[in-house]
Amino acid sequence: MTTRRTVLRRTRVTGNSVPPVSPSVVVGLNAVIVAVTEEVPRVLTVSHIDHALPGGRQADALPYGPLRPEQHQTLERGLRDWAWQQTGTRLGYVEQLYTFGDRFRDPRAGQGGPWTISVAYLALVRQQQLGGSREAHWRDWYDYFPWEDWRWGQPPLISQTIARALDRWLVQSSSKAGMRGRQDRRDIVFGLNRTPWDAERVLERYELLYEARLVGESIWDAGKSTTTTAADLGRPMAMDHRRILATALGRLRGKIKYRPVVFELLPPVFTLSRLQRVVEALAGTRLHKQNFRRLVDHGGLVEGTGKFDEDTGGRPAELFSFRREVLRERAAPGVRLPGPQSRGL
Amino acid sequence: MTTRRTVLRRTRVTGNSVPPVSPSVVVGLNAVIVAVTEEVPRVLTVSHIDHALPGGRQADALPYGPLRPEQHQTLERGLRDWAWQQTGTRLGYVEQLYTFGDRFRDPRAGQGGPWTISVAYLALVRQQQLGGSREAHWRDWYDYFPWEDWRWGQPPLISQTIARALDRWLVQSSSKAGMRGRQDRRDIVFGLNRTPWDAERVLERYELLYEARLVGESIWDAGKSTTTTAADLGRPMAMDHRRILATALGRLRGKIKYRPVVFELLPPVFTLSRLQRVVEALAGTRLHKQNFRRLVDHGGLVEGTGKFDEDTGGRPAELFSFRREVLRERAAPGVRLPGPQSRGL
DNA sequence: ACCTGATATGCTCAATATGAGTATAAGGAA
DNA sequence: TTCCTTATACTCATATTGAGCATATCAGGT
Repeated sequence: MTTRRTVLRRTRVTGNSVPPVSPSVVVGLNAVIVAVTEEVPRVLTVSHIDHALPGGRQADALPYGPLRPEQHQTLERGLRDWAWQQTGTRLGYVEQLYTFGDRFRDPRAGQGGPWTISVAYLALVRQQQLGGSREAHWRDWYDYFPWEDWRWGQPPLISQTIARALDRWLVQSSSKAGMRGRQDRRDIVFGLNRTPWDAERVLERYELLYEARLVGESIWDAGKSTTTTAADLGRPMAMDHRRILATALGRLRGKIKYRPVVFELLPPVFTLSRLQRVVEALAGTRLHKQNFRRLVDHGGLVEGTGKFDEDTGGRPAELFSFRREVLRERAAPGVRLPGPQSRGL
Repeated sequence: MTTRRTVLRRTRVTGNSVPPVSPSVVVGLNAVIVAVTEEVPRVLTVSHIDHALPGGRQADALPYGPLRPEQHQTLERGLRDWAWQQTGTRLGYVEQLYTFGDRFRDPRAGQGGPWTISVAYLALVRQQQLGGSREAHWRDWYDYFPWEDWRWGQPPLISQTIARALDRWLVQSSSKAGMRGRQDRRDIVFGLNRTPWDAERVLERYELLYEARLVGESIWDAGKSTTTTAADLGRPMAMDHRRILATALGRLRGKIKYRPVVFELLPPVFTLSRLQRVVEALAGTRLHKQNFRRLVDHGGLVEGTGKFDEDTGGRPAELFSFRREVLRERAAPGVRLPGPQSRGL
C-alpha cells in the first residue's frame, strides 16, 4: 500500500488530452455468490480447466465472464448476465467488492495474452437455488479457508500446522529485522502470541499463506512443479479466485456489523436462532445467545410477527421479520456481534 | 443494487473458454489525493477542458490517466505514475476506492468512442506538496460539497435551499407512493424531519441532488442547455469526478472510525488538538474535546513524547505520536468519534 | 401425570464505555 | 496582577456490554 515508486520522467499533460486506446486490456467480471444453508455458508462455483497447468488441471472457479461493451449497459448488469448464464441464478443483492488488476494474475498474460483485470462483486442470495449448468456447485466456503471457522474453537489446523509452517517461513528471512517483521505479521494476522483473532483479516491471512507457499496456488504460480511444500492448505481455486473469495468473506464479515445485509440471506420470516446461526456461520464465531437477542430485538432491527415455529425440538420460537424502518431511524444499523458464548468453546 | 434482470438466452459454457478480447474498453485510473491543512480538507485537482460541452468548457478534474499495459505492472503503480506526472506528487498511503463503469459516463462514449471504466483510488498525503504541473490545485473539498460541513452547525444551505428544492422535486413524482418514497429518501439522506444526519452518506446525497437536477453535472449530462434549474449547488467537476470524490469522502469518513488512517495526514508528532481538528475536518462535525482525548489517549492510539508545542496561545500542548503497537493489540483501532461538543453548535 | 432433555425467552448484575460537564494548570498579553 | 486562551485532569449520571441464572414450553419416555 505504501511503497514508493522509482523515478519516472515527468511530462506536462494538457487538460484535454483524450486518453489513447489501450486495446490489450480485457475487463472481466467475477461473482462471489453467497448463500447460507444449514449453518454452512456456501459459495457458488463453476469448474474450470486451467491450460497453463500440466495436464490441463481442473479447479474450482468463480462464475466469470468478460465485460461486453456492445451488450452490457453497466458492469453490474454484465455481472448479472454472466451469473445467470453460467449458473442459472438470478442475483438479488449485489455489491461491488474490489478490482483485481495485477499483471500476470492470469498465467496466459505471461505468454503474450491480454491483460485481464477483474471487477469482482459480492452477491447474497436467499435460498439454495438450483444451479443450471452442469458444472455449477454450492461449496462450503470453509473448504477453501478451513482456518477461518472458529465456531468450535480455534481450528486445530492453526496450532498444529499453520503456526509451525509459518515458524519455518519466518526463519527463512534474510535479516534479523525481516524475521522480526514476519513474526509480527504472523502473530497479528493469525492471532498468535496473545494477539486477538480478527475475523475480518481473511485476505491478509490468505496472502500470508500464499507468500509462505502454503497454498496450492502459490506453488502453481511459481511454476516449479518440483518445489516441495510444507502444507497445501484448503481447497485451491483457479487463477486468483481464492484471493477474490477471501476478499468477499472479509468484507461480508465487516459489513454485517454495520449494515443489515444478513437479511438478504434469510427468508422474510425467521426465528432469532436461525438468524443467529446465519450470523455465526458468516462470522465464524459463536455468539452469546441472550445478548444477541437483546441486541437485535431491543435494537429495533427485527420485530415479532406473533406466529411461531413449532419445529424447534423445544419450546416454539417466535417468527420475526426485518424492520425496514431502522434504516430511517438509526445511522448504521447492523448486527453488532456480541461476544462469544464462552471463551474456550 | 437489487433490480432484477430481464430474460436472457441461457447458453452452456465450457469451463475452459478463453474470454474473447473486447477492444473497445479502456481502463482509466483516477486519484483522489487528500491532505488536510489549516483545518480544511483539500483535494488535488487538475483543470480539464470538456469538449463535449459548448465552447469547450473548463472544469476541475481529478488526476486521471489510462492504464498502460505495456508500462504499468499493477493498477496501483499506474495510478502512482499518473499522479506523479500530472501533479508532481508522490503518493504514500493509497487504497482502492471503487470502479466506476456505467456506459455513457463519459459523453464521448455516446458518440462512438470507447467505453472507459475508471478504477478510482484514495490517497492520503502528509503535507501540502507543491503541485508540479501548472494546472494542479489544492481545493477545499467542501467547495464541492458545501452541505457536508457541519462544523458550524447545520449549513444554512440545507434548510434554505436544498430542503425546499427537494420539496419541489418530490411533488414531481408521478404516483402517491413514488412521492412518499422520495420524501423518505430525502429525509434519510439529508437528515431532515428528525432523521439523524449520517455523515457517511456523502455519495447518496450527491446522487440525490444529481437526480433532482440540483448540481451542474446533471444539467450538462442531460444535454439540454435550456433546462431551468432551481439551484446549482457546489462547484461542479468534469465527467463523473464529483461522484468519485463523494465516494472518497464517504469512505474516508467511515474508515477513520475503525482504522488509524488519520495519521497518514499528520506529521510524525502532533498535539491532540491538531489531531482532533483533522478528524473534525474530515468528519465535518465537532467533537467533545475531553472525551476525544480520553478515547485516543487511554485507548492507546497515541503516546506522549514528553516534548511540548509552545505556540498554542495558551498552555503548551504535549506532542504525541501514533502508537503503531495498537495494530497488534486491538482488532479495529480507529478514532471512534465521540459526540459533538454541544448539540446546537 | 410426571420426569427429562431440548430449545426459547426473560431478567439480573457487575464491568465498561460514553456523553456532558466542572475544575485546574500553564502559557501570553494588558 | 488580572484576564484570556488553550491544555489537561477528574467527576458523575447514563447507556451499553459480557456473562450468567431463571423460567417457559414443547416432545418423548415411564
